Amino acid sequence: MSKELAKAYEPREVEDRIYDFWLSGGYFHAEVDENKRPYSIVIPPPNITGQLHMGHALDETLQDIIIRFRRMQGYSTLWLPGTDHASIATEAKIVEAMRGEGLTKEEIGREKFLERAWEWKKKYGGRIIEQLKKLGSSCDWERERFTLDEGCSKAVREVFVRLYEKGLIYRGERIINWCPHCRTSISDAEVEFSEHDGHFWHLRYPLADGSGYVQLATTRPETLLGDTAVAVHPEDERYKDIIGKKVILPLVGREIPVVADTYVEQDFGTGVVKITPAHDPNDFEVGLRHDLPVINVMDENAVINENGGKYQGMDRYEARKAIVKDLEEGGFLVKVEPIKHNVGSCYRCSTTVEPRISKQWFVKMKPLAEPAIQVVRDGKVKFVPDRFDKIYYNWMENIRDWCISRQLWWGHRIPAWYCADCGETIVSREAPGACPKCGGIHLHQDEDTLDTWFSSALWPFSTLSWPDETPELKYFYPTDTLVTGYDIIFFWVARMIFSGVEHMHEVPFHTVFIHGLVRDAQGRKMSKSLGNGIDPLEVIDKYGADALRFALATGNSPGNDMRFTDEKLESSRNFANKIWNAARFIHMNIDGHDVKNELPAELTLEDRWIVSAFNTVAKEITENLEKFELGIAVQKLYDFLWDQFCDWYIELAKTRLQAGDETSTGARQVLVWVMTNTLKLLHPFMPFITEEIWQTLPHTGESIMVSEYPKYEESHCYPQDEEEMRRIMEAIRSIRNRRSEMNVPPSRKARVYIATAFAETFRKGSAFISRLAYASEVEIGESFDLPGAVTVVTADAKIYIPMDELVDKKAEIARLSKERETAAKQLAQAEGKLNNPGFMGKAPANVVEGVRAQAAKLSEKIALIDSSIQALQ
RNA sequence: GGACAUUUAGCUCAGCUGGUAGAGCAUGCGCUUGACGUGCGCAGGGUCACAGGUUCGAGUCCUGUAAUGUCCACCA
Repeated sequence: MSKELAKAYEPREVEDRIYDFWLSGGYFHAEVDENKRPYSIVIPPPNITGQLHMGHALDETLQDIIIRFRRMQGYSTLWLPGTDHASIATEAKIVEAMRGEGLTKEEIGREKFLERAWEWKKKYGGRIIEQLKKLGSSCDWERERFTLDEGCSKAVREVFVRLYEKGLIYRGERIINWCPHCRTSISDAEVEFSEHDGHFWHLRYPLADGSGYVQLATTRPETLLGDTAVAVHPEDERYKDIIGKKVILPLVGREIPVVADTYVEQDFGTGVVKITPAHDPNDFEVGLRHDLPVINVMDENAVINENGGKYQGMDRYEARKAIVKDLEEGGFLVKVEPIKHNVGSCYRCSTTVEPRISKQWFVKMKPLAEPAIQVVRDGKVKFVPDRFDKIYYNWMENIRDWCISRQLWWGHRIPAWYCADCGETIVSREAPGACPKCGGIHLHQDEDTLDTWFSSALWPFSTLSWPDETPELKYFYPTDTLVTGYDIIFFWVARMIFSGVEHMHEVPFHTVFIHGLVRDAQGRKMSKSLGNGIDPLEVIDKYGADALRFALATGNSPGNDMRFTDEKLESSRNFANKIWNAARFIHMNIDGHDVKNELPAELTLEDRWIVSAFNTVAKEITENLEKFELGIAVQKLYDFLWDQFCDWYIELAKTRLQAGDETSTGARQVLVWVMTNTLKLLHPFMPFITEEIWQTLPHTGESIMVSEYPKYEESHCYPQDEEEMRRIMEAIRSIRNRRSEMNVPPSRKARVYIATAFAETFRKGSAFISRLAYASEVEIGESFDLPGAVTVVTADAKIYIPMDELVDKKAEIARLSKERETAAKQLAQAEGKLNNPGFMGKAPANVVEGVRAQAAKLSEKIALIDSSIQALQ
């Protein structure tokens, strides 16, 4: 880079080249290094079917910021990448693609289907990985994993067998959530509830002894086919004498009992409930308590089966219509009410879920949940922000057994075999040759696969080669931080915690850094159906990856959603350009000189000021990053670089640089030193531009990404100089302000007289006042007699600018009077405090001192203003 | 039904453990200032949702209210 280069930063010319440079340098690769402390993050593995969206971009950006920061701090950092096979989502896509060819998965069979799936993985699995690289993600690509690879599969089988042997995995007929479209069971977490308009059908069931009817209501009349009881509350006086009697199920004619169960609410509806154990989770429980028969009336397509009599073959909604019609004709329908009620649907395809009895595999959750709750209570796992603790506890404490079997082919096949000869179930890490019970060889493996989340739950250790005890596993586990959105706390985070505690006897990570959703400019969720999604790749192409990352980090507050706007992107792009131009300026001034990247022995006032300011910002940003306050860190970097360094220090330095004498050497060194160190602070956020510039400036080391993150240095604190610069800067600002008010262009220079008690300070600053406050000459003294000059009063000085012809005396007096008024108001406030015995007695000394100093300055200022007004009059 | 979050300048949001309200964008005025107009300088604009309370002092802590949003539960 040199001064001939483009005026504006061109990310497209830089990013791919820099990324290749990092890859070839091997900087992303992590090794076990006993001389360093480990720091590890496992990526939330994106689906192989996925395309990079803003949610990923945010998640990856946050992780990369953290991992780059820790790497520069000297940790041996591992960011372990990979992808998820996403059984249900991927299988759905493949099935859909096959439909285009007129094929179903049953037609081609399991083996051929899986061949297609692996081809799919080969074709698309790498796509999202390439997209992650565009963001600048510093993952250790040599350790990339896939949830269905050999190692992860081994871990899955190991866990399954262990849990089975411990009695924590069992198979049984239970009521589960069934998706008739995906034709598989899904877990409770995979059901989404939303409010629908429905109907409430009030029905009469005749008593078998002919003594009358019971009246009840239902939202799902078709389930009547599977009713095996009606229930009332045991203490309900209205129904005391029918408990134990029978009713005749309308249309079906079956006699079913009236049972008493406290599950029934007396004041809801009529206080009578129909019980369908096969198609309602609560009814299932009632059925268990009263030993009721379970009649499943629907098949896997939610079509009425052979138990449905004349309704067999109808789908559940057709059957509903037919049954309502028949009920009405039979005189069983009393009335129909409209009702709003919540209906569960499949989180993948949105089809209404059908609760259905089915034989499935389950994980017994209570014994796993308890220790998983404890590790959070003990602070071994911390949520950031910590309010997510509650959500986690609430879920874990009320958790039900986890249905883990899926009627899908793409996934980890359940390692259970059934003996055709004796019926034995064999759960084993490897396919058994013969039945251990009867010696039979007619074994058949369970057809089902495991919930995708079963394998993701093991991700923090399965990716580190567990169950093998490798040095990597020992060194990098537990991982340090997990970065993810609040939307998958239940699906993933909670399950990783209990899995880690159970199998590793150690939490999977110490911190869970939760972020929110990226919303569009109107605050709406980005979604395919709304078409309001913003493609991160297009953004990168237009603005650059650094601008995208910076925009995503700006205003980021843990756990909160954020809006993504073009303004934010433009502002970030402009910031990158600002950095670029600061670098260009430095080059214009150092090229051709031999400039060392170190602070000179002799520092000037402004040097000490910027060094001190840098020192403060380095300290604060490190603290912010350690506390995951990335948005705050971004803000401080932006302010420091733009406002302090560019708008002030560079402008101040020009005085020496343009003098061209030996004093300019010091300025060059300070410019280079502050700039390169600021680039380091900024590098985790904007990796590309910082590397590109850092390489062209004097530096030691191969890459900024493996340089040392700046640390707070006691020796770089110059509070005295900061105070002096503050005085000078205030004077400059005040003069500019006055000139601007009077519309004096910068080209119109004027003499400036400064009457001050800090003559020494202002003497040091007089060149700056000339340059930045457009003074032709600066005179400093104790007082001046310049009636009629424009007067500017700061806390430390009274400044005269003789521009008589520009002064409107009346306006000037009015302005000064107004200024006096506000000063007097502030003074009164301060004095109020000082006269308040409560304040004086209880406020800390430094606060009291501050107020006292302020009061003194104010009364001085008022005196100065008064004398100015007098002079004008 | 329960829980949580948000409410601060026209817009988007900062404001950590309480000490006289900030930024970006937008607006207005001025500027060919030898890095940058994707820029520079200056300005205007806020009873910090509302009502109480704690405190010498509250945007910040406590209680309640309202609006908005999210999650959990699922009474058929």
